[in-house]
Amino acid sequence: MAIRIYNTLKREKKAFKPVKEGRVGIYFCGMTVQDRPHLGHMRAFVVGDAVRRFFEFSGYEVNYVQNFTDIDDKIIDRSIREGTDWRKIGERYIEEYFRASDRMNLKRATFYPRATQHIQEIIEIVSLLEKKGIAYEREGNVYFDVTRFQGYGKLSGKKLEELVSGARVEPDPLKKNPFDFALWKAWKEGEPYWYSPWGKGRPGWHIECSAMSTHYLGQPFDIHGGGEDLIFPHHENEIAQAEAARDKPFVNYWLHVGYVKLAGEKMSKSTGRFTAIADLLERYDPNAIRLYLLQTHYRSPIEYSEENLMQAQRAWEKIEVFLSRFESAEPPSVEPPASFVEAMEDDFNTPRALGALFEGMREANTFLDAGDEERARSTYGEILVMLGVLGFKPQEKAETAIDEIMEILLEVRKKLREEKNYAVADLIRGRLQEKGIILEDTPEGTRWRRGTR
RNA sequence: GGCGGCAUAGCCAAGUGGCCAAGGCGGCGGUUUGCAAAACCGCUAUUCCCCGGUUCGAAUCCGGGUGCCGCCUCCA
Repeated sequence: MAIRIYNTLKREKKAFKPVKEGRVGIYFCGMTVQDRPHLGHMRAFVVGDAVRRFFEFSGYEVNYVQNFTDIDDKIIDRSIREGTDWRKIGERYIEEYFRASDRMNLKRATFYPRATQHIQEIIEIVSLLEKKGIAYEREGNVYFDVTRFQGYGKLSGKKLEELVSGARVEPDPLKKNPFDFALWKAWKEGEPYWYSPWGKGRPGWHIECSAMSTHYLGQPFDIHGGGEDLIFPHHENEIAQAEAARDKPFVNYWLHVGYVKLAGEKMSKSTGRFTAIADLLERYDPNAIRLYLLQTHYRSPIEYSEENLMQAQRAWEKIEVFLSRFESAEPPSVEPPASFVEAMEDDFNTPRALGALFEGMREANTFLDAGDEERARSTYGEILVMLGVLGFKPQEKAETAIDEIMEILLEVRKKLREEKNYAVADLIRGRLQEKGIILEDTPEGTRWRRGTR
């Protein structure tokens, strides 16, 4: 069976066909680096990561491109407000992004292009649009004439007339039509600039993605992803720019990730209502956060709440406990169960895939309890593959002083238990639990782990 | 005002015409244990927001209603 993807443009789920057999080009809209990365960003990127890993698992060679838009109005605003160089603002949040990305075990993209490093490609596509009479220059600004692109609105399902009637945009006297958007913005005192055929200036918002995605992946390319909030105007405008400039389709599959909501409303940078991923990582295991994000299908909204995160944290601990039972076992090379693969092939249905994973755990435990080590190990191998495809990475236990101390403590406690001094043995266990260390007495001896209970 | 989405157990969440409505968290009972923990077994939605309709049969399709959310402005 083939991978089926829901395409926002067609509003249907369809079997994936790559532009080039055996390869897939994915452009995932990254951040405009004007503020800290939050849980909403992370949701989109975790989904992108799982999609990418599943393609790789399915035998595709994946070219994964994720941009940083490092020049725009908000970055300039912030730079002026803080009195910091605009480049430093971008660097700050890009660094924070990579720290979070690594802790979340997001596989590194093939390329991380930045708008400011592709000014040349941007100028080329704007020039092309101007030559064709689709873009026009006004006082050093270049605008895209939306009436010159037939398909305008096809992604977001909007019609130009409807947009105009419900317009909330400030009428700009330089624009022919209020929905024309800036491809190039003329320089203003105190702002960064690059030289262009239209004088000093800088790129508008949407153009960098049209320029960079096709630069790295060709046109058309396979999959363009991002948060749902990018559908309009960002992705709509990307389509207009790329297709009008080159008279060929831009993207074959549009994949959009649902919102993370905060107290019933959308989490958003612009309102300041967001939960920074770095703050969350201080309180939760990155795998628990990933589990929390993947237990809902990517197109449905997720409600942010500490309780839901706690549930995911517990579920993740269940997985860790499971893995610790097999620590010494050499995992065999196996295929994951069909139910898992089918779930993922069906528009990346990670909740169903996780169902298969948990069922596998139960089976493996049952085999192990029954003494059927061979089947237990084989099922354990399947679990490892599934965890890997979904991008989970159990924390490696670093050998530290605490291990040595625990060893001594467990030895002493063993003596106490042999002497049936349960009161003191239980005291040790109870006090350790208060500090987040759980003891488990098994017939083979006592294990310890970090956990909430 | 225009367009779109969602409503499934205490909580999270799959399921889009037909075996007992996946799975996770929580709870209850049991096996096991010195007691716990972990693990396993059983129970925890006779019913899928409400009202009609189509059908032999619907959570799933159609019509109406209610509630919540999103986009139309910067946003993953």
